Amino acid sequence: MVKYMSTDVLSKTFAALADPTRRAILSRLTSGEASVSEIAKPFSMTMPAISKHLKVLESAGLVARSKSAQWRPRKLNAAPMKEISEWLDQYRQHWEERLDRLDLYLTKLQQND
Amino acid sequence: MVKYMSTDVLSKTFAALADPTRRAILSRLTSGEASVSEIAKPFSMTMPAISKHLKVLESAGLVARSKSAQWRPRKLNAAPMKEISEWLDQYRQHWEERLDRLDLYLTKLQQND
DNA sequence: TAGACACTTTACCAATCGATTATATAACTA
DNA sequence: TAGTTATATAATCGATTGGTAAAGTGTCTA
Repeated sequence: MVKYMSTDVLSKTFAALADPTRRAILSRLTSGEASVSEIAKPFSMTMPAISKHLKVLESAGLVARSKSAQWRPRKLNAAPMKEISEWLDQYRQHWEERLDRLDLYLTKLQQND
Repeated sequence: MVKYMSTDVLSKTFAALADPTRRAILSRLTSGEASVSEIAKPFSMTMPAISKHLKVLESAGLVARSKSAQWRPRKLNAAPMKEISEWLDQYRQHWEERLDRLDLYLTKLQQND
């Protein structure tokens, strides 16, 4: 049997965000560029493990790599999160305060425009 | 070496959403409850495969199961998506139109309140 | 030019994932 | 009660994931 990882943008982005280490890395990068060693410091994990997580984030387009002497600083690119945010929008009404029937009816009408 | 799947809410939710079949199931459920066979119909996949996907969605709290005769209808529960949406909020400014320096500075000040 | 530093790549391992087939269970129906 | 329908569970399989240790690759520095 042959199987392939889902390669569509949403799947890749969701998968990248499904790991707490990777989310922590992204959080770290909100305060600016950082080298791999700086990124690795707070984790009790070897460098290659961090390198792999970075690779996942990069291939999901969430992190960009640059180059400066022997450093390969990484920087946040939140763009793919926009896709997720927009995908989530179709569910927003389902988790927000229960709409009364009229509101729901009107919303539905509007969507059919 | 021992490994465990991340069990925190965000990780479980992101992981559940990282599969296109599961996202399609959720989409189907926005138009109301459906039996497992109804859910399975559009997919070229066996029932047990769908059953497994449903289990993942249920254990992420995105789908609820009820009971009616020999049917086990499933229903959408978007609540966990709210967590994701709120988590995403901290990155929103990063993907939105580049803010000018003053805006950024003010936003930062506000966050430190 | 020889280290040292900052990574990256490779080979490996066990756990998890996504699918299958085969079997079991539970509820209706003739 | 026997059969059918709807679904779940178990066993299995190959791919993928998340980690490791060890070796390789650039780039600065003494």
